[in-house]
Amino acid sequence: MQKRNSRGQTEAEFLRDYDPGNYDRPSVTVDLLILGVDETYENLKLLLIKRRDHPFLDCWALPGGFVQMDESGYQAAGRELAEETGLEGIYLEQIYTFTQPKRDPRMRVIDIAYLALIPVVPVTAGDDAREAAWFNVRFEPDALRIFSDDNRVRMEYSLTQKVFRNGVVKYTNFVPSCRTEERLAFDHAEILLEGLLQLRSKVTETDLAFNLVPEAFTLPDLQRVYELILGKEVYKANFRDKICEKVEETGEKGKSVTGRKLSQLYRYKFKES
Amino acid sequence: MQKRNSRGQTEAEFLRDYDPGNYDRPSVTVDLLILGVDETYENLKLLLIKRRDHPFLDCWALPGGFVQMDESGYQAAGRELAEETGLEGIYLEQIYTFTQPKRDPRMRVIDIAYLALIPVVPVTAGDDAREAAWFNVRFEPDALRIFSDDNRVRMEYSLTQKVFRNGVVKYTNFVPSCRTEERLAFDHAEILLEGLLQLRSKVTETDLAFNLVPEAFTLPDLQRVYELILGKEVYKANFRDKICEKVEETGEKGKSVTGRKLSQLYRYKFKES
DNA sequence: TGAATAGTGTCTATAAGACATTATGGT
DNA sequence: ACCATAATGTCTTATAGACACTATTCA
Repeated sequence: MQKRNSRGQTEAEFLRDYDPGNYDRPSVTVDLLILGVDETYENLKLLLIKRRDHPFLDCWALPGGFVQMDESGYQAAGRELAEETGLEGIYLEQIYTFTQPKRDPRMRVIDIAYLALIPVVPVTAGDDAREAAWFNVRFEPDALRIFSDDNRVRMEYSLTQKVFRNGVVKYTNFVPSCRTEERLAFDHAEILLEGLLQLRSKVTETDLAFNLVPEAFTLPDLQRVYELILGKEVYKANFRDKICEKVEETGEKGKSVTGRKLSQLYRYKFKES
Repeated sequence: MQKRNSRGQTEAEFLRDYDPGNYDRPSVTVDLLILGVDETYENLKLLLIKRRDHPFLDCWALPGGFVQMDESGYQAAGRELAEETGLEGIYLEQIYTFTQPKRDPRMRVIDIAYLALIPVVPVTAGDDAREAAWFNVRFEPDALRIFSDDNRVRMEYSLTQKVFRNGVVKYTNFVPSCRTEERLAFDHAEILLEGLLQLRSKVTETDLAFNLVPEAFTLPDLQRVYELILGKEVYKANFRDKICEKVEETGEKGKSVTGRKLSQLYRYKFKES
């Protein structure tokens, strides 16, 4: 009943004798786009680490690491995130896989990028042994800015629209080019851009924004999170109309961070579609 | 002026002495979701190949292959597509990267899935040395069907909605489970499902559908392509209102495949947004 | 009590959805 | 001449966007 291949092997025999060969294989890494919102709800925050060796010595880079042989990419991303922040059970999503052969000058590295959204950030990192720090991110129509609170580190990319072809169709895409001396390591600016674009396009049609606020939140604060991600003002009345089906009142009142009046507290409510 | 690392090396020295180490590395492959439309515009078509060895001996599978050390994933996908179909300059897009450690019982394989859309299919494959054949695909609300024209090969997956958690939020997703004896190899049903979902969500907001029709086409035919992808009827008047900005008349008239009257021929026109 | 902001009501513009009618080509 | 279908017109409904107003709370 067991199927046999052209050499007469069963599957068990085949697997027992299987030799994966001694080919060159690329290294596979995950990189993490760890985004949050600061306590004042004024900035989108990005966690970067400072490289201590070549290549891109002293450059800021996305945290990441190798995918181990017994873990999925998602698990690897979760492990790296926990190592970096101590947080678990965090929103994680695969963004894109970056495969350019020369993206790392040391060796061939294929990099799976993940987006992590962590709740309102205690911006205490930065005095880590392995230097890590939270940066502010501004994604504006024609520029992408990454800068520290004191503005001592500033990276700025201009975004130009370029037309690409794919098959018979064309489309326009942003291309980042650095115009400051400091820059992100490797192709990490492209990863950041891709992540921010996906975040923007998904925030209105999914519930992902709730990962950026505490369990109980006010609607003005939640609205502010949407505005930070979308990069534009949101109309209060329209926002409340649409968000009401995803939240429920806690019954309590609390102070908004963005305002100075008491406001109704809400919690996230999953709505089966 | 050159930066030196903690061992006093310049970047050139560092790279010269760099040893990537002898760690286990996963194999990296690309798999291709090659979709087209048949000459009668009645079916969405998927190109599959028949496996001739374990594992999944005699199962139908997505075509694919290893990513070489000097090519990007996109290039690897293009190369495999050309090998399989002889076509070049085809629409190709990265869908998702599948990383489950046990997805291939032979060894650790990380698989980057690509979607290819090829113009109206000459369904002459199938008598290839390496057995390849075009299958019909039906993506219906609660089932995913893959079957040959003569219905001698039939694979059917029921789609159940399942709730997943990610961070603090929840969402529902389709999960395919096979209910026929024949099934796709590996996790290829999941890849197909993911590809079809992305195709559906992108077809109305991008120009991708034009990859599935010839250079000159009638609007009834183009509309039929949208209906095949969306899996539902489209209103003619509304369709024409929206599509008109993306096309221009050729001045010629031609017969639609889907009708039997002469109809105005159009060609794709890129519209800068 | 006044300024600021929480919360609500309503109007408009645009897009999605549905159907009816006219025009044209094939047999 | 008639049928099928190409092509267009118009109506309804839903959603996005914008602004104005009332209510509440803090100083």
